[in-house]
Amino acid sequence: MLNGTELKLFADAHVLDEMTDKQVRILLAAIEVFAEKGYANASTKEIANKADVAEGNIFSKYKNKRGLLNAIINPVIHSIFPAVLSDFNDASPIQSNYVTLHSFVDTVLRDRVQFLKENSAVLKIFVSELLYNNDVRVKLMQQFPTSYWKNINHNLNVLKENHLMVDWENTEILKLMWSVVSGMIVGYLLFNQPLESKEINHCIDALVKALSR
Amino acid sequence: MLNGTELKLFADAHVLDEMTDKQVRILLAAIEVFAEKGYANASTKEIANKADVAEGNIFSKYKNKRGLLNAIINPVIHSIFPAVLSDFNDASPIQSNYVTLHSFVDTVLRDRVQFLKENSAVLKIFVSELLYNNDVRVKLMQQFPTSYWKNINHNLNVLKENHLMVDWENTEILKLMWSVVSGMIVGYLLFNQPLESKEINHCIDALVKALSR
DNA sequence: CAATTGTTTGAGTATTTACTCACTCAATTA
DNA sequence: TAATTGAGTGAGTAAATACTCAAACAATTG
Repeated sequence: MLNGTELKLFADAHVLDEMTDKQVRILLAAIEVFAEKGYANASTKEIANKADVAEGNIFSKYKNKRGLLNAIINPVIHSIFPAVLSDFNDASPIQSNYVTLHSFVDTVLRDRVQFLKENSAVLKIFVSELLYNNDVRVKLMQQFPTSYWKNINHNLNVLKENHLMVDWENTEILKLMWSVVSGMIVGYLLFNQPLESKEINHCIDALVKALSR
Repeated sequence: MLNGTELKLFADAHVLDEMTDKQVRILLAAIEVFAEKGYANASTKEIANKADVAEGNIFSKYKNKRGLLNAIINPVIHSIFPAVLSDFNDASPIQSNYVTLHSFVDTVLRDRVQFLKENSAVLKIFVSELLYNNDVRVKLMQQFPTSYWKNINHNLNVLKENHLMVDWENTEILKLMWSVVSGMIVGYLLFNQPLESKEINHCIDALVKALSR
């Protein structure tokens, strides 16, 4: 049930460092149960059972049930915005000044579709929390500009200056791109619609046309 | 807190017929509390308090807490897909054969943005349920083709035949439109971003360009 | 081995919560 | 007025659940 690559997110965030076997199992079981029934309907007892661990062990690592949830959500907040955009900076083979609209859209879209597909369980937990937890929303908003804003801002501005792109606010452009990615992922995850490369290509073409000047 | 027009959805679905004052108050209070803290974290006691009603009264109208939830969600399932599309059928002043891509996108987008804005509380409850309740997803999928599929299918086919639109599957086209609407609504409802007509116009233009041939 | 440190256990507890049911009250009808 | 009906009440109950804590256990160190 749980996507195998899902652990990578936590390994990268060094969440697993100095964790015992049982503690890692608790984390994985929590992801699985939270994603299946939702945080509020998931009992710590069920998580402990699935992890093959005593219930009390959960609370020796985490202050409470919410602490366990935060351990799952925090890495998502810090990686939901694409790090791949650094590929467009000066050190990269693709020079930012010469980036085309198509290569920009193509890179970002594929990268995020891949990321969301690979982390679907934690994503579901995250989205659910986003709906009702204002703290998570605020944290996400704070993460947005610090993570990649300068870089992406620069790229968009260059494209606009070269008249290769519509003259919208950058936030509008990014929101449209996020919408398209989200739409595909929702269809895939919730409605079992296949995520074929044909559709991804269609969406990339659509976005390029939509954002072209 | 609760959008005043929200009741219209239930009046239209004749949910309120033969309901007493107190029962209507229960429904409204439930919408408010469910939307604020989520179904699982909402206690029937709090709903009863907010409705200024004895707790037991909830269970004389509804079999259980989930029955109350269903009474809220069902009307959404039956109205989430745009009824406005009947404006495009033969009886309408806008003849379906002469509809332009722009008028199509414009009408559908504005109508759904309006609908979602006006029903934001129930929408939130509905989306949350969509995440974890497969029954609701199935019901929604069943509703999709029966409600307006023929009509919209015809319109899209005509546009495609006249080479006014890309030759994608109709489901792809509609998914893209839904994605754009959803993105705007999410920004508006969760992140307090204003929903200015400038942005709506941008999105309409973007979609028209994206879907043009 | 002895001592120490940190991990794991799981029975026990306090609290919350959905739901019941015997009853009251108000309105309508005979 | 008396009888009937159905909405409304709210104290009470059984079950679920997050969290505690004292004890057991394992691993490492002196």
